[in-house]
Amino acid sequence: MSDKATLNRNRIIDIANQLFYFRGFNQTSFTDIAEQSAIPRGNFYYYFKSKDEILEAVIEKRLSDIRRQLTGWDAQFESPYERIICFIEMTRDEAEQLIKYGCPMGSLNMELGKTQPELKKLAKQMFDLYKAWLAKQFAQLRIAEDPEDFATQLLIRAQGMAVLAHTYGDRAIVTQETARILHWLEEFK
Amino acid sequence: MSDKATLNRNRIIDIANQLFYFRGFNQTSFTDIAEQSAIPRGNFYYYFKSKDEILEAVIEKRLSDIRRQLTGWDAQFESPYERIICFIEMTRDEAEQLIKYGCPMGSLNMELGKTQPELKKLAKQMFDLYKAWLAKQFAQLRIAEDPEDFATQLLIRAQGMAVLAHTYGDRAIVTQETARILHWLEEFK
DNA sequence: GTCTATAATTCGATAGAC
DNA sequence: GTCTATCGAATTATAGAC
Repeated sequence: MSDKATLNRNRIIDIANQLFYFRGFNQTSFTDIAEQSAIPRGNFYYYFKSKDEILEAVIEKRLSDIRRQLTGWDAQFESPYERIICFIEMTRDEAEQLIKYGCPMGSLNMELGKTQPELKKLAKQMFDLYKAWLAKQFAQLRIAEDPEDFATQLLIRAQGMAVLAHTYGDRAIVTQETARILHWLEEFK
Repeated sequence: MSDKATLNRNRIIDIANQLFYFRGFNQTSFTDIAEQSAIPRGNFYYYFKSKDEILEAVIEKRLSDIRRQLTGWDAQFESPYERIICFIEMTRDEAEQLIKYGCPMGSLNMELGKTQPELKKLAKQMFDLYKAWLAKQFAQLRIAEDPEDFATQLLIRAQGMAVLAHTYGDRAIVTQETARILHWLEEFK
């Protein structure tokens, strides 16, 4: 594939990545992606076999972004406690988008889980990455209980926060719940 | 409207209520509702002006169901603590469906919030009912802090539980998180 | 009130010129 | 590789017979 072609392919993935988050997968049409990317609808089938294949590429991109993010946090901080804080601060930094569109992982899994189980399996992998990484950090903390369970607890609170913040369009829900989570984590400092 | 007509109208609402939960609003077609209700597609426009109006009727039905449920719990139990337990036990009783389709309130609000803000306003009312009722119960408990904040905390945990249980298709997430919530509430017994 | 037929539009996907 | 034109299926919604 030529440089230009690779560029176009990545452009489609980037625009689709945004629109699948903002509008949802099923509510995003080829026309939507074509308009924002300035690439004609018909050309999509030179780069991808189907709409599902675009989503697969989008999820792969998200997975690689998450891996890079987690590796970055590992490099930036030595203590598992500080690393977990990174995760909480991420949700606080993304508050504006969480309120507008919910969590990109959570909303995609909910949408796909209803009618597209095969695609949901791929979307679930995003959760797997965060969960495994969080469990690893909790394992390194001196706590007797199951580290995987702590990871699940943290994900539950982050996802619940996203749903309520989006439903009520209320930033206070994000600030209050992140503060509560940070307070809960302090006992492991 | 005749008895037969009212019966048909309610039948459409009931089937649509189920399908909007199982498949999502936008992924449910008139054909889907027609097949399951044995009412021809064209007749829908005798009872409703549009698909949006069917959703409005579905949400109104859900709101009235919730009101009846909350009134029932109020009548059944005198202590606010026991009433709050009813809410937790409801989510545990609905575990099977939570795993398959997520929370009916949460998933609908997430879907509509992306592209149909006007309809989301209606769906949000379901949260309002539970939140106000929970806040009222917490207010009657002897706790110094803000009762509305406690209601939000409980909704956050229930919604997060639903998202993760659905994503992982795991019943243990429901049993473990409901147990944790019950343990958290015990200090208010 | 009930039903069939169909309009009008949009969707994902394809064909073929250049 | 790039683009236009268009297909067939599905969608919501309407018209009109009975």
